[in-house]
Amino acid sequence: MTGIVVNGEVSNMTKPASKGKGIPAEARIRSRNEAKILHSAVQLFAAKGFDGTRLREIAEHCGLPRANLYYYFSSKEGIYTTLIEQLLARWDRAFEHIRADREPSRALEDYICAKLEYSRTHAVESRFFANEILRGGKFLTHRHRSHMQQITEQRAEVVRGWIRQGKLVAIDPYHLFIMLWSATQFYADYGFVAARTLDKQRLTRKDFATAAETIAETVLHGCCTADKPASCNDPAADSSRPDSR
Amino acid sequence: MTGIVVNGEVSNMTKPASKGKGIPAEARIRSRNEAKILHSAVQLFAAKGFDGTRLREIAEHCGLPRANLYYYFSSKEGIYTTLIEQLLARWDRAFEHIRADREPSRALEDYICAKLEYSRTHAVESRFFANEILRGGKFLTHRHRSHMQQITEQRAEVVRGWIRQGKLVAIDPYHLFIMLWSATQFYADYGFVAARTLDKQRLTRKDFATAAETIAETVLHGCCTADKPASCNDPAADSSRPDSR
DNA sequence: TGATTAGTTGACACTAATGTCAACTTCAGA
DNA sequence: TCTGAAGTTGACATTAGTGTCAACTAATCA
Repeated sequence: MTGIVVNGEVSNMTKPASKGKGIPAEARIRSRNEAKILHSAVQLFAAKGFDGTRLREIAEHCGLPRANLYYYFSSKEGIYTTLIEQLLARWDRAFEHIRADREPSRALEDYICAKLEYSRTHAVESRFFANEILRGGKFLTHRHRSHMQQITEQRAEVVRGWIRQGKLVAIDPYHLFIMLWSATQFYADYGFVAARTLDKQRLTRKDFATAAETIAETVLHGCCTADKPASCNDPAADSSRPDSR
Repeated sequence: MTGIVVNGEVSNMTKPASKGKGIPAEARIRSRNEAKILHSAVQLFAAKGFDGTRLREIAEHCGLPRANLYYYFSSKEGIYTTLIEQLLARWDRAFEHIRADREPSRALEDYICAKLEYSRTHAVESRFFANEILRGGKFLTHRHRSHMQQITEQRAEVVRGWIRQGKLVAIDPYHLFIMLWSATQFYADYGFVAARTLDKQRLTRKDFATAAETIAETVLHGCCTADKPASCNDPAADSSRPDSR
């Protein structure tokens, strides 16, 4: 599931939308169908990229006639950019565990667990993003790019603070983020390879738990000056832990 | 550069090929043009995937008329599978540093450096492979898959040996490989994101050196029981170090 | 119930993709 | 320089892609 689908499409059609009429409390046809389309689209874009995906395939996948897609979205690009918007809105969440007021070992561990949980439950969205990156981020606007950069910079400063306090060994924050990001991302993007490596058809919940343990133990022991972390499944962690879903 | 291009195409055309004639020592037209085509193809496939790449684009990119491509390859799929073959032939090399007779810290460090060097110099091939994986490895045969698995298994056994000898902490070899693989792979596949993260247009040689240092220090300190590793650029390493090119 | 808006859909125009072919040029050896 | 093989290429057939449109049905409200 793509979750709550925001109506992000900036349509070029003439639609009064709010003409004073009462909104029928019942499931709006528009939002239901837009969600259907986006849900099908993200899966196909994730596997075959923008150029490789046919509108006919999306239509077949979600059981609507192809022409109907043009009623809801102005073009293939319209569908794609709507998905990009949705995805980028979530970019921040990945980093929300990295806060100055937390112990680095706990914060990094929670980050790893949350990111892995996202890889497990949102593998499709993750692959969609990977595909966009592989093609050089052609659909990412300047706004998207600077947003990503700004968030990263904020969190890098938190890491630098930890280092100044002697809580973390001197490490390049950006390369640390890349290491954590890539390790957790891998289980979604390369899920196929990961499963083959582990000699399985599909990755199980347990595989993700082992992954979390391995990454956390290695990275945290490798760069934290304090004690070892607890397990991700240990509810006795510090402070508030935002839900990854 | 794609390097040495093997004539891997199993063509369905009638071509005697070796009819007793002496092979003209001079640059063979066939191999030159096949190389041209493959070199252009890998770049386009890397960016847009199999379905997203048009044969016309490949033809334009390498300056040959489209019809000429069909003289050298039976189809688009023929070009693609030739590239897959070439790539998989190199799969083994990534692991050649992981040998039982080496110290794990040295071996893992060399692996990291070699893999990053590959990401730096062969980013296109790396992205081509990533694209294939994202689409679920549709073009990987059973032979490819079991080959990958077999090589991985061999090297996992080496890691288990190191753990038995107390040279490495108890760690899941597969997840260790995934961690190393993903961190190094990232700089090729997500080069765009990595560059943005580091606030640059393109990754420099120095960025790769810092990446190597960060990954090596973190991972090796995190899982090796012995001392810290030397730098990748330090020529005073142990034994033979196969060239990554 | 009748008018208005929202949503559906087959058909169409247009462009472009793949793969084939036959006629052509170039090359290599006798 | 002649000949057969290798290599080149414009044109073609076929299929499929995107986006538009007008006519249709369903929903909503006065």
